[in-house]
Amino acid sequence: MKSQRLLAILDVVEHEAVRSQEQLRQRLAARGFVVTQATLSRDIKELGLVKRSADGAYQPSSIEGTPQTTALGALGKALSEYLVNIEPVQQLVVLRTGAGQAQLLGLAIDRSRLPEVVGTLAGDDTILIIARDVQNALAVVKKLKDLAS
Amino acid sequence: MKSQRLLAILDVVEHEAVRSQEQLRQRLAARGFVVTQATLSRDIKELGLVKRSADGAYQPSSIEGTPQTTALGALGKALSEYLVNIEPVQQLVVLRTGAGQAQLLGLAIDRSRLPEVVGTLAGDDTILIIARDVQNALAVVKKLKDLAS
DNA sequence: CCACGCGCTGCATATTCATGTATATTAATT
DNA sequence: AATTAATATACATGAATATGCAGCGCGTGG
Repeated sequence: MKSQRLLAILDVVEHEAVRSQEQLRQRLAARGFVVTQATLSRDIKELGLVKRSADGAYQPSSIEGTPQTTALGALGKALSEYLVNIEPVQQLVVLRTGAGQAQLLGLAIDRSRLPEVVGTLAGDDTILIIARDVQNALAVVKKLKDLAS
Repeated sequence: MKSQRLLAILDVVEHEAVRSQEQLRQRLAARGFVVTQATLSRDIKELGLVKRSADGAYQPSSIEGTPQTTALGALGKALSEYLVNIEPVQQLVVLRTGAGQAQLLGLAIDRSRLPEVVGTLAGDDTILIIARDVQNALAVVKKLKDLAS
């Protein structure tokens, strides 16, 4: 299952320095995901991983400065693809996605660095956004709805 | 005939992991419903089944569908089996389970679609329920405690 | 009693999607 | 610059799923 593999890739990359797709392929194989380099190339593109300049290891692009516009574009795409429902609750925002997609959408939200957002938590099909206050929560809902369309 | 078949599909899907329409076709044939994949494609659309990303198996969409009573029954069972502790915090409710059981209980909670619940997030042994407000959070705690016993 | 409309279905085929293979392209190394 | 390593991509394949079309059975209004 592809989405599982994508999550595994994020997990691997987060926990150890992976410097080539071949290396990543081996790590994934150890976890039971057997695929070729070509597939990883596509996965990496889809996840938006980049090579850290310091040591050449892959990592999510949010950590280095990504141009805001790029991140927002990706967020819009992710939203229109995954978002099922969005609702503010006090200073929180609850988003629903299709099964197994919450992690990916959560990542896209993190990357876009919305100023109103303090942090996010993603489960399987639910994301919780913590905003600074009620006003900001409402603002986030509006902003995300706009981006989704 | 059709409605019988639809019910059979729900029953099959609920009791075993079905990962393709072909597989489903075989299960149904064993129960006396002989139809083609094309028909199942239409049935699945009508029932609103989706593929769970965890294992690629079909399941009723957690967002809608599934008879309330069934889901509530399953929830009661899951609660009595897994729930260790439950506590409201403002408009949130924090539940503790045994290790690795939070996902299962979280799923059961989602499926039962309690009106007070906006969403849930499950980790390994902790579930966070987001309610609409403090009152609702208290109501959820009471309801779940009742169901558990 | 009949012609018509409509829902349901199968058949055949189109579409979608993930992936591997082979190769082109780009980057690094010497 | 030449060589090699790393990555991206064109093309093809296979699996799963969706769908256009035609036939069938059934109920209804004529």
